[in-house]
Amino acid sequence: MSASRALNTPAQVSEEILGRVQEAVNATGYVRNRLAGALASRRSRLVAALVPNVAGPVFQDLIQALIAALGSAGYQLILAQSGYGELPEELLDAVLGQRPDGLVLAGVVPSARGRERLKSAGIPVVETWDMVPAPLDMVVGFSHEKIAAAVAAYLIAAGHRHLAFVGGNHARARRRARSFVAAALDKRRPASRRAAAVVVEAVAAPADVRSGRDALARILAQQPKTDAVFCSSDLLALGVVTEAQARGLRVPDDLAVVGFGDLQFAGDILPALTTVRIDSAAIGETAARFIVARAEGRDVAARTVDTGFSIIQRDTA
Amino acid sequence: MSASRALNTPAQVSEEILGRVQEAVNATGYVRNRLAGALASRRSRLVAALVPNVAGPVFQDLIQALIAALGSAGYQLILAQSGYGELPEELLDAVLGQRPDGLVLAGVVPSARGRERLKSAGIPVVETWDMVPAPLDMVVGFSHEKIAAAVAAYLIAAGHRHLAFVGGNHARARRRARSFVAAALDKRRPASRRAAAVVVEAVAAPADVRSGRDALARILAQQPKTDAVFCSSDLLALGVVTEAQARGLRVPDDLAVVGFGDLQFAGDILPALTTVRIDSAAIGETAARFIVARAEGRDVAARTVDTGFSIIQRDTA
DNA sequence: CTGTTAGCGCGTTCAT
DNA sequence: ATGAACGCGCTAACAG
Repeated sequence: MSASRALNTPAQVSEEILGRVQEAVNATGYVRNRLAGALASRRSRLVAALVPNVAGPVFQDLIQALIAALGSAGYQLILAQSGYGELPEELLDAVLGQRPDGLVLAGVVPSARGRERLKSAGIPVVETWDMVPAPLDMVVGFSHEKIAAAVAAYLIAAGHRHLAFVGGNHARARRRARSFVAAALDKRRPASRRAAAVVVEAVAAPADVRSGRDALARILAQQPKTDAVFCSSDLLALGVVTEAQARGLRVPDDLAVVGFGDLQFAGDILPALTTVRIDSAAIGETAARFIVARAEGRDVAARTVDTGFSIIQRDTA
Repeated sequence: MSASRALNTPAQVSEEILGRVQEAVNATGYVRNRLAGALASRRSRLVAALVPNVAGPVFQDLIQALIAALGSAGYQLILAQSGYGELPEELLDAVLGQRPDGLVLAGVVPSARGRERLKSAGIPVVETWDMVPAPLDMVVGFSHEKIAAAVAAYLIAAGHRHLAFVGGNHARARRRARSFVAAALDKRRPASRRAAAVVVEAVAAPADVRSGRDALARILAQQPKTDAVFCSSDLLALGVVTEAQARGLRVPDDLAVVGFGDLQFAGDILPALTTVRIDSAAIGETAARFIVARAEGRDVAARTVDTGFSIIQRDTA
């Protein structure tokens, strides 16, 4: 027991014992078994994150921030990949079986049954990315609806009338598309500040440069007058810009393009991407802080945090 | 005990007990505690991966392949971030403390002491990315030296004589730079097929588009005749191409550029990047297969697997 | 500050 | 095919 204390709460142990324990650790190459510790203390110091796809650039900054913030609090991250559909039951089993002290969902939608299981798991759960309407526990993210409306207003104010939206083909992406369409065509605004038409083009996940190029081709086939495109990822936007250039269209004169994410490259390519910046690092940090606090018995004031967004104006719109 | 068997080896249990267990599981919302299982069986079904930086695009495909391959074998991934320097002791403690059944190092160099600790941990370790000279256990990756030599030969054969290399400023990156320089200036080749000069430019990690742009500016200041650049990442290459265009240089006529990684966007931007493709997915799968096999007591034939590389010729060189 | 006792929830082992 | 006994390595709780 003194050895255990020497490792966990050295302040509660005399110098002499501390020294002997230290010595024994070095002599034997002892590494504490956190599994056993977790079993006894009912705290695993593990936090699980579920993302649709670890390979996409979208969630990287979030994961990075999570790892960093959790690491400095003594927690490790278990990363699980759920795909773009509904959260599979077995994945949930596998993850919950590790008895994580908290869970972060990033752009993952559990089924009704999954939601029940998460609730009864009795651990803090943070949903991020989307500001979901009926949070399970806590939400940290931003409102895709607000973003869609802001971008629509931005493009219309710049004089564009034939808008297009490129996004994924899953439920949430379609909701975003609807917000964009609704905002662009909103009858409550004067006709002079309203879009004439909005084309919606869906691409298969994961969104990449190629799918952006293909999407623009389809958009122009459908509505040749299109003069502005909002893409749900900077990668798509880069694809749209590339395809526009390949067709001899000038960006932004003939076609304005707005991306999403403000990925590292967005400001450094030519033309520099106008895009929507979201604060992934803040989302990750906030989520980590919340989970650690709750895991250690402290309570958390806010259960919903909107980290906001900003439109970064550069060359493409 | 029958319940345990019903969950782990259902074939060894009668229909009747199977049904009762199933029923109880549903009725109570039971989720097996894998921590306790791990403690008793001395197998955690956890594999840890250490990468310098999860946010870089470089290791994503590898991580993705690892998660997928491990997941289908019933293993979970613990992801830890080590930074670009030497592997910190405490991280190793934290990771080893979870008693993973195996470890994957990707572009991470443990200290001499760290190597000792990894060996005495008694679990399979796969080093990936670099083909390290003195493997700890198993290596899956490719030879940066061979790649550097192949790219140098490629550029020289295309008529370029004033080469440049852009890479990180850590030890391994410098080794790669040296291979490139040595191959380009190799005295054993005829003077007509040898570079006249090679400039080496180091950028701080993580490499991105901005650092590529800056690097080209410094290279041209140092050696205005430079007519070909090999970048240790496609992101750097995109930066170099961008900066060249910003300066009115034609790519590849005035300046040839070769990237590294064949990231998703490489073939879809304009000009399409000529780059070195490595098979990250194969690396991840092979590493996972090896670890699972060893963790389950099977032996593995090869301890060193070279997954090779290929130069993908596109527009920039 | 130190030590004793008990038990976390499983799987291993051996017996039936 | 099933069950009893035990222990994995640690920490909680309590006593001193």
